[in-house]
Amino acid sequence: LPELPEVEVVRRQLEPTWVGQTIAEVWTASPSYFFLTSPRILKRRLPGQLTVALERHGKYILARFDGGSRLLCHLGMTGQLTARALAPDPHVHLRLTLSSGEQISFRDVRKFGKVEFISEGSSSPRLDKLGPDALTIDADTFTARLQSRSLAIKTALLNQSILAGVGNIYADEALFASGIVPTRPARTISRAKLERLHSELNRILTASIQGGGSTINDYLKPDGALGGYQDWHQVYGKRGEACPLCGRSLRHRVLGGRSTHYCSHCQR
DNA sequence: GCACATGTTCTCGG
DNA sequence: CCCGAGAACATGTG
Repeated sequence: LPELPEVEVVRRQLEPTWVGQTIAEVWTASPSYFFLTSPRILKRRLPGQLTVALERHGKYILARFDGGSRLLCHLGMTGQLTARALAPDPHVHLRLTLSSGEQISFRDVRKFGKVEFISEGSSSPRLDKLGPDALTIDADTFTARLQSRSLAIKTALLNQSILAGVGNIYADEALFASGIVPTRPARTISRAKLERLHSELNRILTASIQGGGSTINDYLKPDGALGGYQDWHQVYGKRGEACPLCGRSLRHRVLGGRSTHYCSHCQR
C-alpha cells in the first residue's frame, strides 16, 4: 500500500538508524524469489558497505554507500522496512545487521516488493524509467508533462514514468481536491486547472507525510505505529458515502484496472 | 467458495 | 511511438 508519503515516512524514520553505519551481516530467507539481485550476490557485496545516505525517488528507497554502489528497495503492496525487533515469522525476507548492532528487516507478505543491488557506476532500468518525483516537481514541469497526454488524467498520474510516487489513493484524493473528473483526457485540462492539481497534490502529499501516511490494511511505520492520514481521506474507499462538498453520493468505477472514487457533480 | 486488494510489468490488441 | 485492456505475480481478508 505504500505510495510516496508512506515511503517518505519510512525513509525519515530509518535514516538516523541506518545512515553512518556499516553493514556487518546479511541474512536472507530461503528459498526466496523476492530479490532482483540474488541472495548470494547480496551476501557477497553488502557486508562492509558504509551507508552515506538514505534517499527516495517516487516509491523507491535507495541506500547509498561510500563506494558509490546503492541498494534499491521497493515495498510493493505490503512491504515493511523496519529497525524494530520483529517476532520470527515467515514473511521476513531480508535482515541487515548494522555495525551498531541494530537490524533493518524487510517484511513482505505478498512478495511484490523488490530489492536490487546496484554496483558503483551502474544504473538500474527501473530507476532510469522514473519521471520527476511528485513531491519536488515544479508547476511548469508538471503541467508540461501532462498537457501533451491524451490518457485519462488519473491513468497519467499513476504512470511512474510521467510522475513518480503517486498511487491510487493520492491520485483520487488530489483529483477530488482540484475538481477534475478522473476520466478526463489530460490534454483537455486547462493550464490553470493543472496548476491547481499540482498545488493540491503537493499539499496532500505533504500533509500525509506529516500525518505519518495512510494505513488502509497493512502499512505500518517503521516504529510499528499506524499512519494517521487515512482519517483525512475525502473520497478514497468512500463509495456511496456523501460527498464532503455537495452531499451527493460518491461514485466508484474501475479505471485502468484500478478502483476509482469521485464525485460526478464536483469533478468535471 | 467468491470478490477484492494500495504496485509493477508484460503481452496483445488497435 | 502512443494508448488501453487484461493478465500475471503471491497471499491475505471479509
